[in-house]
Amino acid sequence: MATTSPARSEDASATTRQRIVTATAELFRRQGYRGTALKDITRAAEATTGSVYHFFPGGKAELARAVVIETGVAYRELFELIAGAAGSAAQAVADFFDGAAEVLAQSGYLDVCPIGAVAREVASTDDELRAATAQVFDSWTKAAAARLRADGIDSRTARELALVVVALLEGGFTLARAHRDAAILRRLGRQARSLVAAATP
Amino acid sequence: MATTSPARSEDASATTRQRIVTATAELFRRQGYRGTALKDITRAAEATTGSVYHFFPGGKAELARAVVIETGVAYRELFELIAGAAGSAAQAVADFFDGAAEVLAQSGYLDVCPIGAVAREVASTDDELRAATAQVFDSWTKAAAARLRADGIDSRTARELALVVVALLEGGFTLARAHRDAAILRRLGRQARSLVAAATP
DNA sequence: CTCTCTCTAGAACGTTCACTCTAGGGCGGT
DNA sequence: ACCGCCCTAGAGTGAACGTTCTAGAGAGAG
Repeated sequence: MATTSPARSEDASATTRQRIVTATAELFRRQGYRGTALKDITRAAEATTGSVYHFFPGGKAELARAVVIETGVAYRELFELIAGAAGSAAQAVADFFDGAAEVLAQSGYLDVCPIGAVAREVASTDDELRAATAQVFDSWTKAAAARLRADGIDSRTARELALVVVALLEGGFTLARAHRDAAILRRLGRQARSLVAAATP
Repeated sequence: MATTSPARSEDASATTRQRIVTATAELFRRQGYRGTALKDITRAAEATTGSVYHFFPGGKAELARAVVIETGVAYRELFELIAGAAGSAAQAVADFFDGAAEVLAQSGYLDVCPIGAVAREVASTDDELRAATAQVFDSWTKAAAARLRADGIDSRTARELALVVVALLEGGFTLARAHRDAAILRRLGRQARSLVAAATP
């Protein structure tokens, strides 16, 4: 089964820029945007302050934007991979929730989604970063809606249902992490599955 | 119609402790736990450092715990108020989402829920605070399940559906705030409503 | 070899942070 | 009047923050 984490572990052979982005994404999952110091990032990525500011002249905010956008794309691709392999849209949704639950438990209850973690923190204080998170959520919703339409669900229903799925996912991350209980994500996945199944003609 | 915000505005006649908690809750809604400095709190509450540490000797972490617990109780009571007034569980859920949407828009897209805002930030770094958020979410889920059972929904279904409702709410806050669009909460509310209606005998 | 350009290195800077500590205001009891 | 106690007041402290800046390593071109 495919894992629901696109994050690669630190790889000394990766480019410095890639190591910085990957390490930052993982730190955001643990302690969010403001909880992550640049020093944490340079230590985890085995990079220096100079390198960070070379690749991201705008500093921490620009780096965060890159993390949000690149992680967002990776998750969408992962969903499309799972969606393509699943026999139905309902099964695709269930698979994705189960994969997320597994990642959550295996990582010791780090946040599964660095984008959602950042989104609430900065929505009122960094408008560019807020817009980046919104764009990512929108791309996910559109990808999910496309998979629902592929099963014959009408366009309008697909759009509303896709929004529900993404909201359930993000809300599920909040609840599962607070309770330190991955089963919550699996329970929500089952509900999402039957919701989609009921709408499938 | 009842508003979905239990937060009172600053009132010079309120006790110092109450002013501190209220101001902190509002600051958490804007900028989260780590984004809120003690200086912000003393300024907003018109209190001094000495007062804060008098009432909350454990500092910022203890104050945050009080905010989470007290705000959590207030929201649960608000839900029960709305749930009691509504003609059905489905209507109660719809009313609550609509109220939340209104608060979101009227506040200029501050977060509606300081608890959810804090939960993701601190889940991996402050276990007491994490446990407090989990307890609040649990009390909400139980309150929602009780209202569903009151409409004749069987116990197990009520429990699962209540979890879905709370997850949709928290996920909805994340999405609506990122998009700066209260309509998202209303759309999710309509979906939640028909979900509950479909389960009602 | 030398020149050039990209990237690395990390000390230094000024700001802001949570928190501590000493001092004093003001009210209720006697 | 006086005392005791609860609360307010805010300057001070050391640590940690994001960012800047100067210096140099290393590879490729000529």
